[in-house]
Amino acid sequence: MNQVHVQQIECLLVLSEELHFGRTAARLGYSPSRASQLLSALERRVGVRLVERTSRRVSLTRFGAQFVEEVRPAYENLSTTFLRARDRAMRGALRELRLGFHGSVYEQVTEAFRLLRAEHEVTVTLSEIPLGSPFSAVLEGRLDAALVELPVHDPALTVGFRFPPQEQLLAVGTAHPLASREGVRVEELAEFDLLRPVGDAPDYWMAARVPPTTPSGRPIRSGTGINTVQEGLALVAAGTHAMLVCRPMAQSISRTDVRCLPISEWEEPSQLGLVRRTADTGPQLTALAGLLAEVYGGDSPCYAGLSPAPGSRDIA
Amino acid sequence: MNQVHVQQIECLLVLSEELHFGRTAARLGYSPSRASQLLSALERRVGVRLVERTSRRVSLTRFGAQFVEEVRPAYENLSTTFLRARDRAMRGALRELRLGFHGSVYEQVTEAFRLLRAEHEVTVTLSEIPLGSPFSAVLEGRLDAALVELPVHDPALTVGFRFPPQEQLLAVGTAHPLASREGVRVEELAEFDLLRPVGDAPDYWMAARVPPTTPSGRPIRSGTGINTVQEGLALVAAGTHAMLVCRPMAQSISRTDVRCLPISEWEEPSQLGLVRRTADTGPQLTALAGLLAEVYGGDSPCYAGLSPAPGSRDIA
DNA sequence: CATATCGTTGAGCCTAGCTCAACGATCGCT
DNA sequence: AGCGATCGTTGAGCTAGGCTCAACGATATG
Repeated sequence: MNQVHVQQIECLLVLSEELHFGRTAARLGYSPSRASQLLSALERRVGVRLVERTSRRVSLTRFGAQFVEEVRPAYENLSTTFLRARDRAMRGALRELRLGFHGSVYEQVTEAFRLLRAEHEVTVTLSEIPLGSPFSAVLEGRLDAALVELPVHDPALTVGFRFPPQEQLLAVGTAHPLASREGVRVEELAEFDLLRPVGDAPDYWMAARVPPTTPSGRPIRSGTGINTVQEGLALVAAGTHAMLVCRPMAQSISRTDVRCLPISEWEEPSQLGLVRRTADTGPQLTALAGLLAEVYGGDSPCYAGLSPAPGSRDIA
Repeated sequence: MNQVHVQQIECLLVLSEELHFGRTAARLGYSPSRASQLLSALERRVGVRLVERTSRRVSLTRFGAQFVEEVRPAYENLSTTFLRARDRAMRGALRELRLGFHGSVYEQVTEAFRLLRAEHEVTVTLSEIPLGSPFSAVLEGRLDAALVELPVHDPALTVGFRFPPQEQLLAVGTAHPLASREGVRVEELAEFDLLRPVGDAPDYWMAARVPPTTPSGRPIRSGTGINTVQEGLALVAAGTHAMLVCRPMAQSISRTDVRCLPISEWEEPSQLGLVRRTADTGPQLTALAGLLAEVYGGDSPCYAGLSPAPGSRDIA
């Protein structure tokens, strides 16, 4: 009763363009009398005459013109908002995509987010997830996808995009026995205690983060657990711990008390992936995967993706 | 059918706050079943579930939350726009006030406009009106009021505010015989040709602009008509014409080829007024009159209003 | 397991949305 | 000046949608 009647407003807006009740009614799909009734009802509710009409000429009142001027943008705003939402609903799309990540988000990825926002009207919210629980937030529905290390062997989860594989380095503190070396052989890993993510990740994933043995079978110790990369780096810098990190991560470390050494004779790169629920077939994640492929140059993931700046501080 | 249903949106917005169909219905003033029907109708129209509900718990769907986030501001915008307009309509107020003026608008007046906008949500549009037709635009309804010289003797017109009366000066060009003088006696006016506004102003108004005779009865010539003050000043500067101007006007003249002389032995000040239609009893003009009175210091119009800067160039 | 709360559904009433036909006002034409 | 055409309005009347009520099913609490 006392609320805004969209129909009446529509009628007024069309009438303000047509200045003719017959055409207005035709455009809106009902009889001229209805247009007349709608408008007089609106005028009754507003309290003043909005349209001056004789049987020959229709014109807006001074107040009516100002009213139209005010109401039109507000109406169109609501209307398009509604239609846009309905459109998204029909496409099964969401306006906001919740993504999780480990450590840091690379520039190519934020570029893809920017494109996604521009081309698909999707905004991305980011939240860091515990290093040792890469999948639970996605599985529980708190996130739509996670940018985490592969592999994933879970029928409920699917990898939407595979990032270029990256060499793994060994991060050690400047006080560490290895700190003065230029590199380390993979068999030497058995002599140190590697930091290990803690969380509810499946065993195969944990084993991929910190191998239980060297290629020749010597056991690798990993007594200390960490929850985040920064936590790990703090331990590395402070004591005698060592930690495996991928090359882009090593490049992004800006502390002077940590060095990253290449590991020779080891061919097990780490690879990030965009992990989503298999059941979630929304188009935005597909779009994001496509944009990531685009950003990483061609749609075939390759090693060339993250070109490391020559002479950067990753090996010294 | 295919349009936005405000009722449904209202229901969703309230429900998103209450998360309870019973309370929602109570707040909106209908039965719980109606709330349920409205919401399912909205969901049918949008195409997806907006609210997840069991008989014990009501919560917004992910999409529903985003939808609410988008729609609420749009709805509130339309709603308040409508209510504001209705409020103005009931007060008989207009959002825009069309004013006319002669020559220039003084700072005190624009200050009053600023206050009017801030306190009464009324914007002012200004347009200059021909010097000789001060009333016709108002009488014809093209303007709401005019800031023009008094007097007005027309039952259809009313003076909403009287500005402080101002001394009149004689503007002459630097080549004029009087240019080297410090002042002029009123009887000397009979010796020159005064510029005269042309337009449809009533005779009594024209006579007040350019008196037909000096106080002692000697006729004053006024052969040349002008449409605007600037036109008059151009003629004054170029030739041997003279023109009567009020003190604030003289102060605002920035040309070096025109001088303004005080007229001794003459006590006929010019006075500006805010002239409106008597039939137009809208509150904004009353408000404007009040603000003008305020700006001009107290509500009793007095001569002290426009304090001329000492040593300003009005008399040389 | 009993009970209370709460959202949904379907039947039914009633208002409003809408159309149709008749009317009155205005303008152009002769 | 009179005629006809155009156009907005009004009131009668039909129908669909708005709304309520009562019954039902599901869920949490004791």
